[in-house]
Amino acid sequence: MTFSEENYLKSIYTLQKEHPKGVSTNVLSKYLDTKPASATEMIKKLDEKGLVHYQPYQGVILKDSGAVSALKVIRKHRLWETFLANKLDFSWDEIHDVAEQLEHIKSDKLIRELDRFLGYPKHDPHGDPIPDEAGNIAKLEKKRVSQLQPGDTGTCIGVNDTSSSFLQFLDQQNIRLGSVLEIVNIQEFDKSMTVRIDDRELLLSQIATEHIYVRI
Amino acid sequence: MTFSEENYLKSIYTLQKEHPKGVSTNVLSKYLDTKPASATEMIKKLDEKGLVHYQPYQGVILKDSGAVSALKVIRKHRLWETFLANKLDFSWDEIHDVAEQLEHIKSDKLIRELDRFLGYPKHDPHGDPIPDEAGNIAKLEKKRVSQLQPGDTGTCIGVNDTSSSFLQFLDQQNIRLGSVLEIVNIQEFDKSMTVRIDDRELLLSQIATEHIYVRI
DNA sequence: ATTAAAGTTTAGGCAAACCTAAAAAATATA
DNA sequence: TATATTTTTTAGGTTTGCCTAAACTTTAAT
Repeated sequence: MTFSEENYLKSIYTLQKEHPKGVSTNVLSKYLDTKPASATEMIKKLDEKGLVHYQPYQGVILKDSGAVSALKVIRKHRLWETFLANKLDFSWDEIHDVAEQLEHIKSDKLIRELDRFLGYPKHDPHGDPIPDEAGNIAKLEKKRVSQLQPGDTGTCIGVNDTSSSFLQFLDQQNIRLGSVLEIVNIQEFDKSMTVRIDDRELLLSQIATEHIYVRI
Repeated sequence: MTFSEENYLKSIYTLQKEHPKGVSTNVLSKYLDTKPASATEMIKKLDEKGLVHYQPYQGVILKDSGAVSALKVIRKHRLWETFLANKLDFSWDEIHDVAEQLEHIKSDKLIRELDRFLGYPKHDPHGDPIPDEAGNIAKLEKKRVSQLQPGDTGTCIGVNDTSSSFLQFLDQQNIRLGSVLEIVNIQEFDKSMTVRIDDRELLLSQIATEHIYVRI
């Protein structure tokens, strides 16, 4: 399987969530930053290989074999992201591009060993679940802090805004991956929230609560 | 720079040791498992880019810029080999093929961080020196045990035979990377050697002494 | 010195993955 | 419903890196 084939399968997997009845060549090519004609070509090839189901003008969906292949690439991507963030001091916003390259390395042993080395992580640094070797993937229980109610708790698993000013703010407030947040109360008028974290209480603006993801 | 260009530069760098006045397309293509015509093509391209010096029918040599590029790839290759062997329980004979893929990942930060993570190693698991960021590389003081004289000592840095039976033998004798060997004496008639290692003495056949590399 | 052998380059092709422009189909609008 | 707009596909072209076969140099052997 070529790099390109892997990228298309992974993209179709992702886009299928939003387009369950078929991913159009338009959507797909926009996502991959290529042209619709290129997407048509590749889709036909993947169809001939039995990895996707393609009806002209109706978009593509993955067959089971295609989904398994896509999940293998996603597994590699997320394990490498975890490696970069946990072992190599990469920040959340730097890991994606490098993982995008590393995910195409071909070696079953490498990915098994990497998994072990990282302690069999269940989630990547963005909080997305890591599929197992067979391609089983947990449903993601991911919410924005803004979606929680007073009394709810969640474990911080990622952010939506990777500007250095925001990441710096989180650093100052000692909010990091794995931090457990409890919602104390919500101000009605501006939707700001008081949260308890490490036995301290602090106020987060609505903007902030919308940019922090927690696993519940 | 494409994967292929990187592979050609790296190969020319290696083959130049044996062919200082020019690496022929024949030698190069044999080394890379391609055809001479393909090598000619690539060499012409690298020459146009100013990375090598090429005279038709006279072979190629690297220009300084080409050597720097080659050494950057070699640095990445050797750091990844070190990672695989030291952190991921890969054996000496398994690391090459995977490193061959990993060496092409493009990220300066990645390789800087990897270097730090590994503790700034000076040599890879085969005992070959790791170039620094600028492309400086230490001269290799690598010898086979068979080249040593009684009284000489050396630090084990690699092997030449990666058959599992040989690696198993080394394991049994507790000879591993970093083991310090001292030559006690040499049997004239069969060139076998008595060596001291960890205050034990043991006999190595000529075959064995030719397959173990030490740094002196 | 001539010829034979070996090595190298040129010429013409192929597959992958991209592109543009034109044709065809599907969808939206009058 | 007929037409206009948008989307998708087809057709033909480009680049990279590989190939084979034929032509050309160089080197070796008589």
